[in-house]
Amino acid sequence: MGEKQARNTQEWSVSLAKGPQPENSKRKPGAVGLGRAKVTINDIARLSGVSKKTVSRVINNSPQVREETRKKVKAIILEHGFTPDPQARALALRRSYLVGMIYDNPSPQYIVNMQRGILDVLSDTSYQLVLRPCDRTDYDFYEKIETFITLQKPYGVILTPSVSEDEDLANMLREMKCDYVRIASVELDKPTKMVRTHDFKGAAQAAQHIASLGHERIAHIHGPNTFRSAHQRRHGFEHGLEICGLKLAKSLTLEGAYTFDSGYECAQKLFAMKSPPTAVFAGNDEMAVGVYQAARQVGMQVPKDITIVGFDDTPVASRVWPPMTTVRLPIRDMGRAAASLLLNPHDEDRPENFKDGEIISFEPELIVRGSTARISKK
Amino acid sequence: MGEKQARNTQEWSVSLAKGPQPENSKRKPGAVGLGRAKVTINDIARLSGVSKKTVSRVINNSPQVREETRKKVKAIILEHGFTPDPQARALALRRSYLVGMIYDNPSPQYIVNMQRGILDVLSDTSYQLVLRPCDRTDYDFYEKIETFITLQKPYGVILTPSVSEDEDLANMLREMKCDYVRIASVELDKPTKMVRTHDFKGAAQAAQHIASLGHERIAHIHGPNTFRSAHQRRHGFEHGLEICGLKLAKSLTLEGAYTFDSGYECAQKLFAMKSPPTAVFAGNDEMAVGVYQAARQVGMQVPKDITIVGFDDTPVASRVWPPMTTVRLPIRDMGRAAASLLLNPHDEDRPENFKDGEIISFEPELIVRGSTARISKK
DNA sequence: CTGAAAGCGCTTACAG
DNA sequence: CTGAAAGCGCTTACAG
Repeated sequence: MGEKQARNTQEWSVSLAKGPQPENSKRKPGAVGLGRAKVTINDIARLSGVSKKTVSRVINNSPQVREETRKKVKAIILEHGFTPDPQARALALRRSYLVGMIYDNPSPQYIVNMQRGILDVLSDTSYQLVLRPCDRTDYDFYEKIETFITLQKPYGVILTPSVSEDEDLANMLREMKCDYVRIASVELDKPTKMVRTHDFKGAAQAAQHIASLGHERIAHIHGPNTFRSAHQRRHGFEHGLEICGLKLAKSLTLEGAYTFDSGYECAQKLFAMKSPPTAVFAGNDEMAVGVYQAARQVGMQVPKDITIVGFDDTPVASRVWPPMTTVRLPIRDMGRAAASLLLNPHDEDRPENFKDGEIISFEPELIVRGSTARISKK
Repeated sequence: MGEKQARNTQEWSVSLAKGPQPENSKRKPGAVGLGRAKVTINDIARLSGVSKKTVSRVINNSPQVREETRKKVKAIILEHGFTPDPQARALALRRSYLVGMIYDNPSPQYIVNMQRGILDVLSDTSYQLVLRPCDRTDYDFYEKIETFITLQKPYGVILTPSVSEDEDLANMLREMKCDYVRIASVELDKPTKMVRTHDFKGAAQAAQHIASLGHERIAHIHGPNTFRSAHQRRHGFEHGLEICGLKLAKSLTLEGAYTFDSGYECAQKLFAMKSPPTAVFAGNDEMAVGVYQAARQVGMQVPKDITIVGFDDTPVASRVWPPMTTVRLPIRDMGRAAASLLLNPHDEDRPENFKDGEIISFEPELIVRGSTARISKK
């Protein structure tokens, strides 16, 4: 049996001067000695007067090292700016320092924000973010991911909706012993393996807001049925309406694809009806912008003739005119949370605000802007 | 001296059945044997009755292998679905299979499109795309990238504007023997190391279009002076105006930051002038959308009161109302070109449409939509 | 054209 | 608490 070692979650960034620097100290390329890269565990071992294995123990924070030894080795490591070679570690550990982001969300804004959040955590570490877009309808969808995992042996992967909701995939990852964190709108895994958003609540807020403005003919364009978030948002919306004594009409509930074009097309159908809705809640901002477009094309003014609410609060929401009322999801924060969960699966390493054994979750917030107004009397 | 070997540009995707598949053949996870991953070069050597080294030669397309031997080994490789372990190769070669995308462009749409283009080429290969956002104003900007390169030893990196224009960085990469491809609006490297866009021409087209509509008080919000593209677009715009007998007024030329907010702020200044411009050419779409916003805030209608032209043709251009006239840059195609240049630096491997010794370049195209109109007589 | 040996920079068992 | 040996899966010299 091997000895017990603390999981290596500590980061070995190259020991560079940190913290604020005088203005004029901006380093020029080449200022750092080229020799630095060559320092290996052997050098450190020799210089510290210990074996490679002991250096390895220090690197990996093994408790099995005398405090004195540890200090000595750490000092040498710092002095020489040694960083273990990720490729060598990967080969020996059969696990690389890559963190995969597996996504199939069609909204570019969602993707970019998520990447930013993950990168916030990975930057200045040895971990690298690698991108893995995918398509659940591909015949070799599982195979491609399986190949990626077996070949690259990523440290872990982060899954965003809707691919995060695929139980077959989660099972496959588990079987392959690949760590993962799923981001989803429903509780579908243990707290150490997921970050949750309460889409249901957010949509309910949207409903209550719309209802409070006096609307009654209210439409909903939801996301694809293959997305749990689409269901959560729809049910939350229905729930919110019910509280206000309203009901979501079947004829005014259309399925979109979370894309601009689908939002546009669904809205065209809605506006062509004999008695069109006076308010539309779209399942995400992309589709909501499509609704704006369709409204303009038929001469309807937002919000005078039509009230529109989106979901996500991606940048586009505040760039359209009038600025869109939407439900904010802190996507970047979610990415950050997912990444730190992946790197620090143990409670003690977790940020303080996350309680033991509870799923890290984010509450959406209704952002009221200019696309919603009291229904105009006709 | 080592023997000569063809550079390994061929890809070793796991040998799965390719091509169209019957509808019902969608593989379930786990359908692929778990044993597959364990096949190593030793197994292949043993099964082929040759040495590891010969298998290695076959993998690396060395010409120093008898045709018969090569066929035999290739057959075994195919049969067992062997793919060389990227981590092991990385360790031996001191070069990983990671392709870094180094970017500081503030436009999310630009980033996502670029990523897509690069991924188009990398998918189904052993190469992985890793993200490296950066900030040229960081005091340790070079250091961070240097650390990334020495630690991860990427196969190569792709640089987008403006970081692509940093000569110190390019020199550093060269010294570090790190392959790179730069995407830029000016010719700043040899043909094998860059992909070029003719922003100058695109901006000139925009100018001629605006001039042809009778505008004379024309403003330009250009990108940051630290971006070569900003200069190219500005000079191209000036050039186009000159051809039409017009001149760009200094007082109507403002510097933005390629962001929505900066476009908005610059436009506010323009519209507050005693005699505001009747047309604005923004250096990119993000800023142009800011101009839309500012126009609306002061009650100006697009295009009746103000003509607006953007640059890039990112999705947002067709999502605003009215749809924006803009200069299209095929960003995804550029990403694709950059990636294949990096993986196939030799002419013979290059796509046919790229001639020998010439820089791969893309011509922008003016997309006329609804944000430009003939000047209204007052 | 082919192979046996040594090495890339780490870690895992095993022993003390 | 510490270390010598073997190994992760490849490739580079070198030799034939």
